[in-house]
Amino acid sequence: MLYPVFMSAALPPFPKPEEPVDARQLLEVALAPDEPCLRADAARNRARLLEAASRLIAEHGAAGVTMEAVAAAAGVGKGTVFRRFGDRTGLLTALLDHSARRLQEDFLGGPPPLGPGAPPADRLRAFGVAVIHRAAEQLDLQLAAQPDGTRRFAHPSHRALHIHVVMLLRQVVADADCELLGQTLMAYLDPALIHHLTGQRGMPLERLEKGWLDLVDRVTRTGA
Amino acid sequence: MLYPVFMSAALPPFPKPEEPVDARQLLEVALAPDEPCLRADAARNRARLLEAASRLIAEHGAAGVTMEAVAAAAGVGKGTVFRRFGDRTGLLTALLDHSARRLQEDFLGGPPPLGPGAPPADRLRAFGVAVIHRAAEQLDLQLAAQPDGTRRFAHPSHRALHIHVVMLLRQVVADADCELLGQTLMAYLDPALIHHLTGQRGMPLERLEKGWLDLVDRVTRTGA
DNA sequence: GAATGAAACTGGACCTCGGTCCGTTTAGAG
DNA sequence: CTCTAAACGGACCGAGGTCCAGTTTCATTC
Repeated sequence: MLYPVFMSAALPPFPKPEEPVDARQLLEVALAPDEPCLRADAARNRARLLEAASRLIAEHGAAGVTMEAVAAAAGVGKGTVFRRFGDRTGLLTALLDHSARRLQEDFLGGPPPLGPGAPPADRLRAFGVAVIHRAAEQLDLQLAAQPDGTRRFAHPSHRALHIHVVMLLRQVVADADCELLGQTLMAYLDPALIHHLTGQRGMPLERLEKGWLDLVDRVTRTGA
Repeated sequence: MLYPVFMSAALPPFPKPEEPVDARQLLEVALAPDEPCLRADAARNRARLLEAASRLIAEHGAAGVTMEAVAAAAGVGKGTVFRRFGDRTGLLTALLDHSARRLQEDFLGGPPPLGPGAPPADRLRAFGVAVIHRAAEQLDLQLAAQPDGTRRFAHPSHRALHIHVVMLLRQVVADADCELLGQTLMAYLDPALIHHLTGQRGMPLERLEKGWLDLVDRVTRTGA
């Protein structure tokens, strides 16, 4: 199995650099609803599982969250966990859902400079700072929740952020290949990179933030 | 076990933005020797294993290379594979070794614009194009060989390329935080990203290359 | 309000694969 | 020849993921 149906939509074909993004694309990519009309027992078990997983993380860190342990702690069979969340990253992602939603609401409809109203370049700057902070708060969980290999980029939550960045970029550097620039900016915000820099090497967060602001400046600077 | 000794050196502390890189750092990070004085039987088995793995990849793709299959195909115990290569990514990395070495030789001592002699910005451009092409040739293998999570960035072969990029960047934008810019540029060249863009979405390689040249321009453009 | 049938859910046995362990074997130096 | 460090191999383990026979929900029908 790959994913529950509501997560498995095929990726849209890649638009040419000059094609505008369909506004609906943003909607499409919005995070799937938390509990898409589950049967009563299923919803109950889902809640139990999330709570159990939460507890396990608090006790043993993200690494201690094995699927069997979660199932056992929730008093449920292993198969149930997989049916509900697809795979381990699905479960972990669900735990991040609240935080992801809040971030998304903030930049879609919150107050400036993150939300609409501020100049796009400022929104971009604020966006990066927000993402970096969020990453710093939940590093291990975000790290563990990240699918490996290629799937990282196909993941809905990645795509939501990516599309937002691209939208902002288009308003600042309309002539550039914003899809690619967007991937570049997103890569800077990769939790794995952040963890590597702050955890493994001892880089302070402020330097990462400064680096983001500088990167945005460079990327959005229009031709000499 | 983590790694055979010669691979396990701890990462150096992160230099402040303004500190110059010790030239020796480049040497330190040079790829470890292929066969560091192995016993005769060990060397023989190592060769057998690599050959077997190669064959398995040719037949079933990188995904078909299980450690047991390789061991069996080489007529060797499973423990031997792990003792020799540490883990799966170690084995896969060893398969990429030739190609990695050639790339490294090319940009360390080959002819311009990749090698020394050309202006640093040109070398940077050539570097990216070379990496993209190499990635395109061996996508599945590079993808499978990539360690997941944070270890991706700590891996010697990543660090070698990163350090090279940083060195070039310092010659073009001395005042910037080249460590971070270097990570950003490297992220653009991430095999997983390349595979996502060319494989999953249908992006042609030329667009990726154009994107790289543009990115280098933007990043190295000195203040307005 | 009870019967009913299909769709959804459940649980745990089972599989695969990466990785570890440790008792045994062997290369090769002295 | 001997002795030791190195290499060997395969049993073993844990964890993610699959499968499917049995169970539960609930909308529909009577």
